[in-house]
Amino acid sequence: MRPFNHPAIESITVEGILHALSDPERLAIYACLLNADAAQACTNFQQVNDRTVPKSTLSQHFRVLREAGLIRSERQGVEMLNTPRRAEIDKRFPGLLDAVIGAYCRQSGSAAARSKRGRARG
Amino acid sequence: MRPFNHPAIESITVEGILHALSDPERLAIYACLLNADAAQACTNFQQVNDRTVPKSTLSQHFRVLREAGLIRSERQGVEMLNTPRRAEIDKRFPGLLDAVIGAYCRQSGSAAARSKRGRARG
DNA sequence: CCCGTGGTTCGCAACTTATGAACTAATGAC
DNA sequence: GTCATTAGTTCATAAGTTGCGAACCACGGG
Repeated sequence: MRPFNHPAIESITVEGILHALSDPERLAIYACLLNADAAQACTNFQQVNDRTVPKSTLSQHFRVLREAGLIRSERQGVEMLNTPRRAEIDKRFPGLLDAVIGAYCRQSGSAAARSKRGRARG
Repeated sequence: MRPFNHPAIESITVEGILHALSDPERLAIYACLLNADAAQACTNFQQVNDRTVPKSTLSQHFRVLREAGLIRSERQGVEMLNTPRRAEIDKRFPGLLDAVIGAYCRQSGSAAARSKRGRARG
């Protein structure tokens, strides 16, 4: 099954990217991947948004990200290492990833702030 | 049924926006709405991406856009007039709409160019 | 070889989406 | 007022997608 087929850069679509990132877990995972400075194995995401994600589900999430062209996955020993295809996508759709991730950070940043204030008050 | 409930700006989510715009027809419709300089009725979109969209489907598309917070719909006489909630969204998620629509234009621009070249050659 | 770890695939239940048919709402003609 | 027309919503259901446990596959080590 292995050598995954990653889509060629020119067949990556905006709709595909938006769909892949419209799932809260995938968006959280991708934000994390973009933020990381090394490739990440799936295992590192068994916990997402305070929820334990079953591994079959995680595997699907990575498949969707891969097929949307958002990441590149390579087996390294027993693990699957995932890296965002950032430079390629930035070239094809300049500013798209920045804007999406920026919006996501804004949103989750303010949510975190709200619940922090809530705890402090309560 | 009418006075639609549009979500408050602070309850609009990135995921919701991405989901709404991850459908090719909705993305095309929304790009058009942003581009128009007046509110548009649903009827103006019975033809999208070279396909005739059934009106029940169109109605759903507009509902999804509305519930994602992307548009505001108001009945004007016999029509429903739709306007993008651009300023509000730009404030909450600066650059997001620009990036998405920019990417969409890039993509459909180059697709159009390709098929034009194709016709010219053939 | 077998075992453990990390992922994928299968199969099915639960959910979502698309769309024709039936309905509602506003407007205009009479 | 009624009737017709136009614009859009809702309902029902068929088709498609997603989530996830169970079973499976692949690599590395003993």
